[in-house]
Amino acid sequence: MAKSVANLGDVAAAAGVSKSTVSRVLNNKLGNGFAVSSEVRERILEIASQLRYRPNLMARGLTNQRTRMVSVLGGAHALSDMGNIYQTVINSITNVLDNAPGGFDVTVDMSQHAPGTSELPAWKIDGAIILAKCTSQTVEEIKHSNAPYVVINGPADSSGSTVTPDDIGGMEIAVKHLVQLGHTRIAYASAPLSHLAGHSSLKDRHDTYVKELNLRGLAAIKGHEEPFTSAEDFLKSVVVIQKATAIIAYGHMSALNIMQAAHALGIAIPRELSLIAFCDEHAAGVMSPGLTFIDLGSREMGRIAAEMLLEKIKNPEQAQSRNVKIQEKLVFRDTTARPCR
Amino acid sequence: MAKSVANLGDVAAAAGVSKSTVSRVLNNKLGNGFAVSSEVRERILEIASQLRYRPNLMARGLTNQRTRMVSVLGGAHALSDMGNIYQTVINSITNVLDNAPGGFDVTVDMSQHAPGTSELPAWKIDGAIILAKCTSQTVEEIKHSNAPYVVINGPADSSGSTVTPDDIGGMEIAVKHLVQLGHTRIAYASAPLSHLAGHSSLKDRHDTYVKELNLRGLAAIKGHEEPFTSAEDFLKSVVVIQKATAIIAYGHMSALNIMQAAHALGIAIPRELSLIAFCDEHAAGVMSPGLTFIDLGSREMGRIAAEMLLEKIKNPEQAQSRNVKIQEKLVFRDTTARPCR
DNA sequence: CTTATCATAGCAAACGGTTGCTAAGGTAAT
DNA sequence: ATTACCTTAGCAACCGTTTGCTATGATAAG
Repeated sequence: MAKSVANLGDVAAAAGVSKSTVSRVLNNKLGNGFAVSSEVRERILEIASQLRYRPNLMARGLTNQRTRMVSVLGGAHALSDMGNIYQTVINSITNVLDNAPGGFDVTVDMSQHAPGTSELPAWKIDGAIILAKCTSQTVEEIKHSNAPYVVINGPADSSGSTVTPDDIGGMEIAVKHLVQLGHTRIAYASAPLSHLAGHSSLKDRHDTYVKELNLRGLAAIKGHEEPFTSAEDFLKSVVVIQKATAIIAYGHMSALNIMQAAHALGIAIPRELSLIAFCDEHAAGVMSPGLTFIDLGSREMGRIAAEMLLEKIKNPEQAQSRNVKIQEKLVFRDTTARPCR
Repeated sequence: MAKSVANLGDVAAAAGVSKSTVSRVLNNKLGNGFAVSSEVRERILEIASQLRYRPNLMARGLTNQRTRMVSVLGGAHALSDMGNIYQTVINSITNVLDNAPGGFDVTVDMSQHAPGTSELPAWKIDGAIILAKCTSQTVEEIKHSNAPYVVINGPADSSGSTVTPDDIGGMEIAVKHLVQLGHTRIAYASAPLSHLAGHSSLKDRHDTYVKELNLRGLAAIKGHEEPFTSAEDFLKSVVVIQKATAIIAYGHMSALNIMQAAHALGIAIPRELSLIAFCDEHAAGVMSPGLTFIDLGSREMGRIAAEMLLEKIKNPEQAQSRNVKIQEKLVFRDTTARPCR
């Protein structure tokens, strides 16, 4: 058998002291009736690094019941549409947690779990951040394991906090922007089928679109009620036939498709058609011409979720669950303009 | 304090048997001088699920020295350019490992580690898959921890296996494709600065581009030796001034930028300019017109890496380290065509 | 009736750390 | 010389499982 890994006992033996002394030195657990001579201390440190000692966290976790392990559930969402907000969210979460005092180990669960099986890692975790949604079974399991959790862009019951973008406010801003530019025929390109089916953002954005147009006495353009399929067909119906001058797209993928189809059909953006979509700067950044978009604030969502989780981990008793709404913001760039006469 | 989690002892007490009996029943460790009456067995199973018993894997790992935990290192790469191959790779890895007998817990490490700190999770892992690269320090640590590892698209020493796309072969195919179409003025758009600086794919693709053109007596188009910055400037220099009729792009992001810049400059693709890029179907799928690309085989890379790792985990002594090259393939779609006169 | 065998189940050690408590030796104060 | 206290460090229990070995009673075989 190859060389095996050094453990506390090995270090202790090599240094000629007891395991407890090594443990206390390495963890700097002085005081409280304990002290070491600096000579012994140096020796232990020296030998430990020489032996490449790394504490076995399983053993450690066994006694102190904490793993410093935080799990991001639902990371598979980040691998679906390219450039979706979960990539930014994960980035942001790890940023915060990496720099948190104490040092957490952030692991992202990328598995697409078979229905019925547990989504929770088999490991004991100190906390979880859930992306978009997980089964109610999983929520039950997390609650039962006593780990605090935060849901990003999805629902939770009273035991968990949530961070959600304000899709209603975002759509209001989008409509207002287009109306102020002078548009009266505004279409909505919804999400493709199966895209997080049943997610609140689908309903919120759609319903608000209808409501805001109504409020202003404008007619909704037909097509908003169906899932988005062919961009070319959509443009033919909405722009060519129904004479829409602006489109609000559910997400950046719809927007990308629409831009490409518009190009193919010879529809100039933004001269003949204004386009605006819900996404974040990461996705919008690669579109050309520069996409006018409703920024979902994904970076902020990740940051706030991570901070709320840290708070809950720090004092599990006090920290309350909160439901935070992230305000969506208009980023006005090159795909929206006044309608041409 | 809230309800705490049930452990083996709780189950044993509730069932009126000993811990060892519960353990053996739950793990189906019958035989070998042990058996239970089906009555006791049923009771234990019943109570365990009632109490929502989940074995504490730290305790378990402590005794049997295996964690069934596999770590993907360098997941942060997947969050850089949208649509990069590592997203597909991770997807593919988790797919294989999820369905592996025994059930592994795949965790993806998304942290961007400060230089000098360990990239290895503090946890004892059964194996690791490294994306693109990690510090030599990390490799040392993995080796020293006795865990098998596989590097995808990066170097390893004799202790680790590698899975690498054959960039030289890929570039040969790309050049050959364009030449066969009739192109003689073929440009190369390299990677933007800092994009995995020093990675072998940079050198391999570039050098092979030069070599293949030389071989055919064709002149390289100026611009191939510099990092890619502005697509518009690049097109002006390469297409407008140097009269290139085809471009081979290092990656899908360069290609996307070029397509957009071409559109802005009124250069028709593929009529006036053929474009081909290195990427995978995931990224190419969203481009329009359909991008002709050199498929890096990211799905296969992930699959093979995961399978090789499983093999090494299963029998650590026998399984040898291997270096597998993945053949790159041409996918001929709508952005390449014969040059116009 | 004794002995072997089988079915059933528990004891206790081990895994690698952490930590409350105790112990040994030295020094200072009384 | 006794007491008190500080410094330095070790003992041993404990965390929750797994597992080799042992124990008990019953049944079958001789």
